[in-house]
Amino acid sequence: MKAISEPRRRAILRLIWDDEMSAGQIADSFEVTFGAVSQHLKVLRDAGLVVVRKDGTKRYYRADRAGMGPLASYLESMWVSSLDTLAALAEEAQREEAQRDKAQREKEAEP
Amino acid sequence: MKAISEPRRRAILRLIWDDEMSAGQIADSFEVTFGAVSQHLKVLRDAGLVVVRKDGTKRYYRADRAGMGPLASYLESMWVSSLDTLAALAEEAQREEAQRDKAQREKEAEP
DNA sequence: GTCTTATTTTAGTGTCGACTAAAGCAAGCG
DNA sequence: CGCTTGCTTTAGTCGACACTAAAATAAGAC
Repeated sequence: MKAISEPRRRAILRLIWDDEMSAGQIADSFEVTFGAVSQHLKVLRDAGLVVVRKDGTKRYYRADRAGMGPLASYLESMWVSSLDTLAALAEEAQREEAQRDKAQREKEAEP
Repeated sequence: MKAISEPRRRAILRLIWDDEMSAGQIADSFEVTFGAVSQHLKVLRDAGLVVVRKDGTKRYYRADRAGMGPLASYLESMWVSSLDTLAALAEEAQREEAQRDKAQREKEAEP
């Protein structure tokens, strides 16, 4: 959870979500030092959110969907049942509010 | 997102998820100062994750499910499609791994 | 009005963590 | 072997932020 609360780490994850990239390529995508990115990769590694493939002196990183499992269930439990229902509840509440606003406007417009 | 990345704020949210509580009651639930809790409540207020009801000198807080809507959709978009599918993918991968382990064990047990 | 209660806000402190720069480590090449 | 490339790790700095304590605000009771 702490691992994904940092914006840069989320950006890195998105970057290597589908295709693997070498640490150097990843670092080049950001305006921070190589070392900084390497540290972020270490955090993601320790959190089990990425997998590494060594090839010569290079290290290729990719997001590990399996590693996201525990995170997903945590988020689900945290936000009660499912985020889908949460979003639905939100929409419903929004509709109700719109209804209230509409009634309010009509009332004001009356006499 | 920053609002919910702080553990104490998540705890507060859970506390007032179903029933409203006064700021004092919430503060009593934790071993930190009243002021500290009040500051957390301000962050949650600014993030639109809680609703307040004033009654005399007291202020009753409750988690605002409608306010969670944007957060929910953000999380969904961030974690590609749905967390459900993500969790399913994770389970699948876990099954595959178990299968591999099983095959490995059987192979070792053979001759 | 003063006093009390309930909460917010401000000032100040300490800790955590993201960053830079530099040193350290591996793996391939001459 | 030394040298380069690719990456990691270490040491140190700086800003963000959770916290405490105290002052300020607000609403009722007297």
